[in-house]
Amino acid sequence: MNVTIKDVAKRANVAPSTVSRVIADNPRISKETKERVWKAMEELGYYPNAIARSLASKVTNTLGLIMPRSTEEAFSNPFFPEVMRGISVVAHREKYDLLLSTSGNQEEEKEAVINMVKGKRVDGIILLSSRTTDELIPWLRDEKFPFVVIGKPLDAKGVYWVDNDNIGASKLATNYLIKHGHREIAFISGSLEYVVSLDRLDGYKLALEENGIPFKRELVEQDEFSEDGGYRAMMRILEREKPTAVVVTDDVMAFGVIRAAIDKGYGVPEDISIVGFNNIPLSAFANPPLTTVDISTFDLGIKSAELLIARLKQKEIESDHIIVPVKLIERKSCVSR
Amino acid sequence: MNVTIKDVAKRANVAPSTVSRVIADNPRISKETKERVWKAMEELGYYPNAIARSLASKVTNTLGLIMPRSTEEAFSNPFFPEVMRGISVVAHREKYDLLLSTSGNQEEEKEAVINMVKGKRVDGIILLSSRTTDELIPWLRDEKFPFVVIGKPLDAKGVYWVDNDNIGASKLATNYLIKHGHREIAFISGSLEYVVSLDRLDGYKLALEENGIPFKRELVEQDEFSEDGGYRAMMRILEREKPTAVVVTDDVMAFGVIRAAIDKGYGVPEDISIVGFNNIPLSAFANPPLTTVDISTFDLGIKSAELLIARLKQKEIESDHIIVPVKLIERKSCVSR
DNA sequence: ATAGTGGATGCAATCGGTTTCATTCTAAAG
DNA sequence: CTTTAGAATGAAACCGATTGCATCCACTAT
Repeated sequence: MNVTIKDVAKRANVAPSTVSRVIADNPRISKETKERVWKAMEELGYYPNAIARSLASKVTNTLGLIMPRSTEEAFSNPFFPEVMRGISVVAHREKYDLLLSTSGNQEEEKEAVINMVKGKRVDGIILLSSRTTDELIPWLRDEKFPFVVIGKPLDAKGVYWVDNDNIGASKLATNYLIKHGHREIAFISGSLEYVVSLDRLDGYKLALEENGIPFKRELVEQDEFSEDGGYRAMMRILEREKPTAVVVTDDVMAFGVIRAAIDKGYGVPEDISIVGFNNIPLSAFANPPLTTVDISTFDLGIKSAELLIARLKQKEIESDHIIVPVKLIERKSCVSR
Repeated sequence: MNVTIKDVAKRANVAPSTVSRVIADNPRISKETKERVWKAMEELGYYPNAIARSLASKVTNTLGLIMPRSTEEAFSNPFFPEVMRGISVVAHREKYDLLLSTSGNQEEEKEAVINMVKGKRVDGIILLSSRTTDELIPWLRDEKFPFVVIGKPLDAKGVYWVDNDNIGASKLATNYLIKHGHREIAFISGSLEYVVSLDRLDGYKLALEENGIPFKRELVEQDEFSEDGGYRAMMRILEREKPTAVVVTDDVMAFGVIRAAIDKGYGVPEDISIVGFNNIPLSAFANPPLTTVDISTFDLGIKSAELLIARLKQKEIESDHIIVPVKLIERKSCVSR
């Protein structure tokens, strides 16, 4: 069997409780005793059992990460690794580990969260994106479990979240195209079940409106967050309309959009200008290099982890949400007309 | 307080041990009792405490993932998300969660592993890459803790691993260049502290030898696994040699190599041909599109998780290692001369 | 001399389960 | 009618820690 706290206690001639206090560096234990215990721990090669610790203390030093859709899909969009990178930096700094639940669909996702929360496996949770029909958010809120959402929830009351100003960002992208003389501007987004898609659609509409351009439902399409999804959405639009520019709310989708345009015989950017979102590494190398809205994905991760940990440590929190700034990166996928 | 197994027991008029057996669907419990207990669980909204469970049963249903270098760095090379994607598919299928430790350097990495193992937080571990000077591998082996390494360890005795045939892969890449008439072929790899770098260097040497081309130490450089690393390594080579082709053991580094070549006034592929490794998504879109060795990163993840879980479930295992095939993807970064 | 005080440590309950072994009960076997 | 086997369940120990409360001791204050 393994070395336990009792073995150490015996060897150091103290009670287990004393050993426990030495581990916690409790000031009520005398210097001499501490040293004796440390020595015993050393000699026995003792290492505390984290599980037992968590059970007794109700603290796990672990953050749960919930990915949208299947874990598999999530990892294939560079957005998620990048936001995880941000999270991992803060987690490391604050000495937290990360627990990834692996789920395949929305139902399993709920199951996974319940398992983490009720199973007491994590101290807090970060939801990597927010849906419109998310049952998780109200559930977690009602459970009073600490969590942070990346993406502003539809009903943000009582929930902590980190996001860009998506309406503004989408307006920015659309205005950029308008300023370059485009008026037939299509809009392609991921599923409207994600709040981010809705917000960006609103921003797009707002920009049109402010510039006196009528909104045309036929210029709007949605599909899944993938290259293929972008391809299909663009194909559908091109079958009925001839936009001169497209706002695509995800760079990966934008690659599909470009491919569709080319397959239909249009040149990018000569015939159709395209602006994407996220500024994934690939975008700079795409052909043509993609003009895109950089949403500071890494910072989204950093800030969400910081916000969650601040909550866990009961620190003073200025605001229940954090807005991460965006920036338009001009490359070669747009032309004036 | 939360609903525990005792509350359920009381409500169903049975002993806690009976409830425990019902949860495990033990056949020794009668149908009627089971139903009574299920009803009680339902009514009380009972959910088992995973931590307590793990403590008693010594099973966590969790796999530990150890990334090389800092977690932050790892996430910025698409290789790791992709291998994690593979792992997550299997983990999900087999109902395991994933615990990511966040470490910043080799020492913390060791600390993280000890924490996972001695802390009994995971059932098994996947090391996402193997170093030459890895203390972890012998340590885990001596602890008799179940683990799998991605990348053949230097001393593979008694350890389970999954890898490509890196020597063969590197020979493949080098031979490809030789067949296209190149003789001044440089070799750029990541740090030689990784076994994969050594193996690929060997493959490169072997290909030269078999074709009667003398090996020149001046044509070999190593640097860190990043775009900048590739850039610096290539710069160093170009300051003293003029290769007509380069084998680069990582696509991300290859982008840096291309940049360096161009900065020095060489055209790619006209003046210098380049073949990379990994076939990351970016490679197809690079300028020029990168000819590269596809190492089936996703499968590396799949196979390693499968191997580990087979070990955990004490299944018959045919071999202590799995070789995942590679394939050369021809694109536009190489020309004949 | 006695009570009061504070520091150092131990005792034992607790966290929420699992599992071994014992017990009870019923029904078949002798 | 007793013995026995087997099915169903319970009692209690255990997993490896943490923590509230009690205890002991040495000193100081009265």
